[in-house]
Amino acid sequence: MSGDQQVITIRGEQEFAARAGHLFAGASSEFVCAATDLNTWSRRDTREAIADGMQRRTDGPVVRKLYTPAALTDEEQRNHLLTLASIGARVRICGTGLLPHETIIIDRRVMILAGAAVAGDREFTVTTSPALISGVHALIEATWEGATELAAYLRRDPPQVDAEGRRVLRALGEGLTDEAAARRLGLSLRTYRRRVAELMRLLESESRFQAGVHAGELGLIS
Amino acid sequence: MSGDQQVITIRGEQEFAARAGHLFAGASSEFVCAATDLNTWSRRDTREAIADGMQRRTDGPVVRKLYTPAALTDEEQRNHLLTLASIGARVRICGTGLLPHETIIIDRRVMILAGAAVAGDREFTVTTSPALISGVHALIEATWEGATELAAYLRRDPPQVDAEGRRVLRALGEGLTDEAAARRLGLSLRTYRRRVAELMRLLESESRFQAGVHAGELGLIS
DNA sequence: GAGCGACTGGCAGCAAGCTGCCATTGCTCC
DNA sequence: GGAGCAATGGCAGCTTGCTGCCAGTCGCTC
Repeated sequence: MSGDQQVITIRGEQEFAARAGHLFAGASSEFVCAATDLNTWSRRDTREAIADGMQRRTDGPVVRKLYTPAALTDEEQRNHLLTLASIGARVRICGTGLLPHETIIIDRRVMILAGAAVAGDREFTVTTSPALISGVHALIEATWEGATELAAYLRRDPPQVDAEGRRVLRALGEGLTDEAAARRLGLSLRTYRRRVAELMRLLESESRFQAGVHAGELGLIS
Repeated sequence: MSGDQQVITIRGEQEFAARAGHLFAGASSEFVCAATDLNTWSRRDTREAIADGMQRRTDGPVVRKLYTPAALTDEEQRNHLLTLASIGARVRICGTGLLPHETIIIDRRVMILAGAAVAGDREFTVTTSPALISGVHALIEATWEGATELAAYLRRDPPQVDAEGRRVLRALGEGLTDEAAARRLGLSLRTYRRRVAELMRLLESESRFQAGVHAGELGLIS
């Protein structure tokens, strides 16, 4: 059994920036970051300094950033993410509300975990243990796969579908013909088709197939 | 800055079982495990011993196991997972092919990472660092949310759609009319519609709407 | 080359979906 | 009660989607 000095803990953002800031600039092949939102950096200047460092490099590393929808509630954060995306970073939003406060992996060699704030100061954990890093990297990869591209996520505004609309969607999802569906819902054929047309407008779909895809994406079927 | 003895590395399964085996039996509230498949334990007896330890306890911890589809290719592994599920463990399959070789978190207090085999022996990394554990736990949580319950996963057989089929599905997903889609794909209207009919049979759908839902569910659109 | 089978595409006819128009109904508000 | 409005449903005519039938093409085998 061997206990190696592979995990170091840093208290406070200031000390972190001083001791570990160079790691960010040193990223050469990959910079992966997973967090709930952008509030990790209480001091905006730190954040901007880092962002500046990244965007200046055209031949820089692949930058991937994974956030939860919480990062989109704030106008400023949303714009910041869009800016990041526009300068080449890949930004995705994952459906779940939980993500570590902030996990950063640089070139698969260094991992930084930001903990919760304790008495004003946050704790940063820096590790170079390959086992830990590859494990966490794979987990982020898996979450990344299941997440949605920022642009796609923003495109879909959750259309509000009332109870009847859902019944119509369910009928459609079961593959019923309009006639059968209308009968089941106690509507005339004309009205049923009106409902379908409304839903298609709501789902911004040009065909029923597309509407099916969109409805499924939005979880309106089950 | 402080470097604490929070990560220890163990070489070899035997030593691992001797030194860390008690951790498994000690799980009281939660036992989370994420891995590509069950081949992590080369010695089946180790695996069975652990499984035995778990299943004897009716008031035991919540057991959650997350695997990739690779765990289902082998008949034996599939049965093992079904057994686990039948005795109360929650088993899910996540879509991606990547997952750390094996990550185990016990009661959110101890984390074990199994690394790759080196010269026959595998390396196990055990840590109790709260920052690392909460970070990884949240990542697993996120992946878990996006994964599918074992039973549901087994129910759906993935229909194999060739490249052209995908192009057709993409055209449908864009809301093109048959005429426009056929033109784009360089097919006659008749042939295009034949393709669509085949796909609908494949997707077991009675309407295009339903086909859209199913195609979306199976990730055949993007 | 003849025969075969798989694939393709045109045609035709039917079924399904879409929508404009209008009459009817039920409601509120004056 | 009557005007105004929204929702409904019937009708008609159109577009789109669906499929059986047949003829043509290509590649393969004998």
